[in-house]
Amino acid sequence: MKSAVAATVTTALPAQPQHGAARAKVGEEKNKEADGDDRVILHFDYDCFYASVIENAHPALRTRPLGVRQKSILATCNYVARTRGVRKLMPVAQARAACPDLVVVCGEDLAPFRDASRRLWAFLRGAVAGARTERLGLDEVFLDVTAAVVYNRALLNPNALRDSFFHLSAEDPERGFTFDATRFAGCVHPPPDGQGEQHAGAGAAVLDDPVRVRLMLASHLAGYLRRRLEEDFGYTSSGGISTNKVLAKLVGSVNKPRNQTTLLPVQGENTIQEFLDAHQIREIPGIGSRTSSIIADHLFPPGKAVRAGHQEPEQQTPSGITVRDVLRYPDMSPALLSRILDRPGAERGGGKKIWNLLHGRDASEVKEAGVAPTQISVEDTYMARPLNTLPEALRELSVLATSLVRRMRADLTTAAEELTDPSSAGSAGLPLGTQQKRRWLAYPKTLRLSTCAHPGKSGSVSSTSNPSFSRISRSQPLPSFALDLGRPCAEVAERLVREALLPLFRRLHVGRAAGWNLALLNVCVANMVPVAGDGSSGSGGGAGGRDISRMFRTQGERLREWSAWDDDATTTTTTTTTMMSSPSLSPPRDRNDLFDGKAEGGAVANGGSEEKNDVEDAGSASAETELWAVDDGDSDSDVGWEDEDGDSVAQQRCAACGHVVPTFAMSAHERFHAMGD
DNA sequence: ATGGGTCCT
DNA sequence: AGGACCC
Repeated sequence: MKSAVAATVTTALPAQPQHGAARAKVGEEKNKEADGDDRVILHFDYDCFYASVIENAHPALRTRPLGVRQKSILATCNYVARTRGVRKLMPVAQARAACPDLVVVCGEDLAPFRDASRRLWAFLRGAVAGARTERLGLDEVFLDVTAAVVYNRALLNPNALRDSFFHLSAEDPERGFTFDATRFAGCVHPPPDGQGEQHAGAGAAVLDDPVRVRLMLASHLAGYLRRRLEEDFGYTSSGGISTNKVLAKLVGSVNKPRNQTTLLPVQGENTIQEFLDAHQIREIPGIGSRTSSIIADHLFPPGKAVRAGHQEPEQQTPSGITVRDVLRYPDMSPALLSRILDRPGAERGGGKKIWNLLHGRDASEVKEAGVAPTQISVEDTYMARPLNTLPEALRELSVLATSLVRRMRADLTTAAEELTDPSSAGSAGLPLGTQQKRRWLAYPKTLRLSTCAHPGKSGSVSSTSNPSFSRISRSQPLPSFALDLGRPCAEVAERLVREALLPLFRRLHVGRAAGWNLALLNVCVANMVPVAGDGSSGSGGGAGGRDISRMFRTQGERLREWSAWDDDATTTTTTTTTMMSSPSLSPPRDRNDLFDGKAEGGAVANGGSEEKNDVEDAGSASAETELWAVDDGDSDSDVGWEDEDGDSVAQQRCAACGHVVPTFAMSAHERFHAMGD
């Protein structure tokens, strides 16, 4: 494998058909239901994330087949293992049979993964001014980079496209990267014809289509961010670039490990629908197993003849009907879908929502996540030996409660500031033994206990597609002592068990005193209330984004005057209108409030440091400084961890074990020592 | 399968 | 309190 990110093939922009400009006019009068190609959305999926976290902590494992185990299955495995026949979600025994020298690491403690995910997310949040960044699970992110892309489009110089500069910040013109605006970075879908390269004129022609230009810019931004994730943090990723979340995510899977794909509308053809048509409906994000099987059963009632057997002799997945199958069904419509899916408790606009998804329309916003999670839960399963007696249950509740209290302190508190005496010597020399003072960022109002009975035991029904047997839960207000930071976790946890979890447990299992056959316990805190604090870290959120979007606009107006790129523009000097006179350059309607909203609090322009929610992590500060640091090329030191490009990487020796570890991985490595390996 | 999360009813 | 969705 060559260096995929660095050497990612760039694709020449195909020549633009005549009607590009006309198409832009259509966008002008979009109503809310229209295509909605006025946003630019990136989706990144870190490649085999859990395995990458382990590899970064133990670089020697990079070249070995590695699997990450949770209970009896592999949650994931690295690509070395995949070439040896190991697959995700494979039982450990089967994986070892396929690959006898497989290295299996336990991944049941999610702390290292959560931590790595948060550091990558923090980087992405600070990397593009004005962007919103949403995490999906631990290993995926969406970014809405519309503001930055629109800004950069305005600055393109049509006479020097090959030497373009992408600005990541409007206020710091130095922050950014160079790129070749006559090409897309990475792959495009559909792949361009092998026809003439059209070097001359291709750049000029393409500028007529605002959607295409935005996607081209976004492809370079995505390539840059993925390169930073890889070079600075050690994580490769797959990227998708499109105009909404569902398309960005879907197209990101087209070129899977360590690459990216831009979904490119082709004038005069419905390539986006063709792209969707080939997918199984279950593969469309937002269409889950329940919805899929209801639709499948309705269109092709079980017991009838085999499903429409187009060209393929076999289905890729069992029960797989495609988007095309659904849309080609006689009289298919949003209303028909609504009827099919209508059942007690069904979502309100369900049919229309699915219809839109099947057409690649997705108006859902990229949500800027808050500083604090909205829920924290800890659970364990007891499939092999279900819980049946009170002492067993209490012991497990105690384990879970301890870990919950620890998680609450880790994720819901922040270092307390010394407001009274900033120049005090106390903060300078921290006594090593003492605990840092912390305060709550948000506190939960609700405590919930959930259980789930073992399915195999007492005659529970086992449907083939029963995804998870259902849980039952009870909740109550979280007792205030749970927020006492002055007591050890274990002590708080014990009291929580006695005074809250045990009563909840009794409420859950009222008839029986024992013999519940519990296969799962889950303890959860929810209903977080942000602590009204100083302005700098208000959990109300979003302040930074507003400020920065405003800066993009005003800076854009100023810089545009020097830009050779002036379109059909009538230059305006007012600061209250949108940035460009061209409709295609106007900010999307639903973002206008960002431009008009008043700035709040003491938001920091670079969006970075006030949001640190890492707890004891010295690594987050160092990660911050690493971001823009130049690699000093100190490569003559020993063994030499190298990335796959053969470039040397800054490294340190672990004080505990003597292992040489890349600098970016050191904090994760140390956490492994803390865990006791 | 796991050990998490989100939002909607 | 539970369901459906996501990883």
